Amino acid sequence: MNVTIKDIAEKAGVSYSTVSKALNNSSLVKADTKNNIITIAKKMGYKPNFAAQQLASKKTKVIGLIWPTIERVVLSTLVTKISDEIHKTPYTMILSIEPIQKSLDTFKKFQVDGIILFEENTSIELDTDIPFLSYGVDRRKKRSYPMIDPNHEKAMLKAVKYLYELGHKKIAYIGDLSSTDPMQIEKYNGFIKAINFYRLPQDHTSVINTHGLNWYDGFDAVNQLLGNSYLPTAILGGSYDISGGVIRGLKEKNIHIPDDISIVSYDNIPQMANMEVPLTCIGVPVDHLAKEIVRSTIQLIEGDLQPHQSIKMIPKLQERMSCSDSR
Amino acid sequence: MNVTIKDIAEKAGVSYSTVSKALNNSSLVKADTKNNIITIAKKMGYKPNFAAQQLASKKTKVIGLIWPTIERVVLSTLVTKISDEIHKTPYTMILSIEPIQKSLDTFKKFQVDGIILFEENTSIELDTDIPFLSYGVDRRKKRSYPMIDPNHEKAMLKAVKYLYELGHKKIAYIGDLSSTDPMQIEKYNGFIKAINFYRLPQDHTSVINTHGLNWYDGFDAVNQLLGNSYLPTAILGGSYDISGGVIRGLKEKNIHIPDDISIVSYDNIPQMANMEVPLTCIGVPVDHLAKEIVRSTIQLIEGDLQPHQSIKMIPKLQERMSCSDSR
DNA sequence: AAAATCAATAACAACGTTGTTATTTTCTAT
DNA sequence: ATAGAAAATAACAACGTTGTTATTGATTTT
Repeated sequence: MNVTIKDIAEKAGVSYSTVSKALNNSSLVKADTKNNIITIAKKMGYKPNFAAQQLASKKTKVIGLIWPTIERVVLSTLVTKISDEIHKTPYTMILSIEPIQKSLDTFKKFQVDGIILFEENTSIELDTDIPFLSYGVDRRKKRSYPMIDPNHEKAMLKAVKYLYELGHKKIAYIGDLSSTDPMQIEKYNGFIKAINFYRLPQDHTSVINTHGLNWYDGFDAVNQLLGNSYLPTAILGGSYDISGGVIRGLKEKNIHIPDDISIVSYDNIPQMANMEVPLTCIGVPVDHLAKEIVRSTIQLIEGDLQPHQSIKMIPKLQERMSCSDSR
Repeated sequence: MNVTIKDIAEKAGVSYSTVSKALNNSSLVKADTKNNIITIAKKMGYKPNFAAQQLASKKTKVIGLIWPTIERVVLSTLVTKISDEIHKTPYTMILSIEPIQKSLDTFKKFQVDGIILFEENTSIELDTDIPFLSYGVDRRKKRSYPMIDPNHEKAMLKAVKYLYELGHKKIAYIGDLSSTDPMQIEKYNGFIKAINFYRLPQDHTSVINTHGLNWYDGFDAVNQLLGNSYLPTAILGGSYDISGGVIRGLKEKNIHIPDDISIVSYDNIPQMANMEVPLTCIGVPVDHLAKEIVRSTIQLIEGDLQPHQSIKMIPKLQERMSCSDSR
């Protein structure tokens, strides 16, 4: 049987309520006794009974993360970072990979204090009174929950600006336009807006639809791109994996980066530095994203964040060696 | 506030202990009253308080899955299937992606009834009295926990047998030999054993080390393979992703499957059917694997499985259109 | 030196279940 | 009809905490 506060109380010669207070560092108990109790507790290997705490306090210090589409890997780096980040706080994270409604049931059962939702397609209204926060594209409908938005539009603007200022006029976008995933749509829209903003000639702007976010989708896209009558001087890749395929495809055709063509990729993750060609990339650094998501969730739980508040993150361009001056 | 059994008791005009029994379908309460109570409970939207149940019964009906390396995607299909499978039972699954020791702490806190461990490298002794089961290569050291082993050796034997009987004598293995992952090592060992078993000439047997399990590792491997003085008539791909890269690499070189070369891939997952060339594959079907893992875990929890018992699964060859007769 | 104040600790009632024991009701056999 | 057994229900003590209220003992105030 496990050690309980009553066992500690006996050993310390105090009442168990005093032990409870001592272990919760209450100011109601004298420093001496407090230390004594804590020492004894440690010595006895005391581990609080979570169920009992939960029953008495109605709090769990647990955050649930709903990630219904685990097989879509793009987000695994972010999820891992969020997990790390949460475990720096007094909170614990549990992950559910079931469909949203089922995940919700699970988390209701566990009485988690807060929920992070990786919303893929629908912007459902979650039927729950557990505070929750969503990561995704803020479509600014009337919402009753906060969102963290990686601000794809701004990202694309910065990327195009960067290329534009290097003198590039013929820029291609390679990304997935076929999906209903708001993130992908938003990237594309952002690209088009940026092209217009910098008054780049439409007929020199090509867009390749990869119909997917995988490595080989990017690879295939290169062939399509080369089928066109002219070559762009720069490519904007829609995701880490797509860009990976693209650089491999270019290598296959003996097109050299950055001498023959420049490339910027969406997704600001450290892995970008370890690619065959370390890629200049754009996007909110994944660490920032994770930190902000966790910070906001905890704020939300603790009542310091308005539920309708929504945060657009600031994308950063991380320069590497994949772009050259085109003038 | 939530509905409790006391609320139901009041409404039904019985004592709350009767309600508890009724809701647990005890034979100690008359069918009439039972039905009445259940109806009322439903009407009132009763949801049992998990913490209270846990505190009183010491059981959670929760299974924890430890998957420390989420970013290695090979297993995500299996994890998803396991989740589905568990949710067909009265159990719930939660997933932890932290390092093993931290995951264990979390699961101890939650008092899960059982743990499934996706062991990657080390075969650690988990310091816990929670029953747990491991998925991986059974090295048959003295173990105190059961293992589910996908039996790579047998799989490779079956794959080579299949190719051998089609008349293939020159078979190449393309897989990751650089990692310390026992699964990869076991695949390679199995391949070599099979080659010896069928007395295939060593000097016609090539092995390409991909140094990784990704799509592009397989792609690269094709170039290496073609660098060799001769071409094999059949390839055994070490994983889904590797094989994906291989078939793309072959296509690039205008080598046709199955006319010019045959290919069998490890990993028996449904996705194999949707590849550019639907691949004949070998391995324990992922559904079987998931079912068995869940079945065994629950058996273990409920005391019907000996802790040292270990299960070698039966790999199946799934024939598709990627191999041709070579005689 | 008695009264009032304060600090420290103890006592105890929650929290919402389960499971055991005690009591009441209903049925059976005479 | 009535004792005795069986079935149905009620009562109540756990489970291990937290948080509120009560008690004690020491310190200050008058």
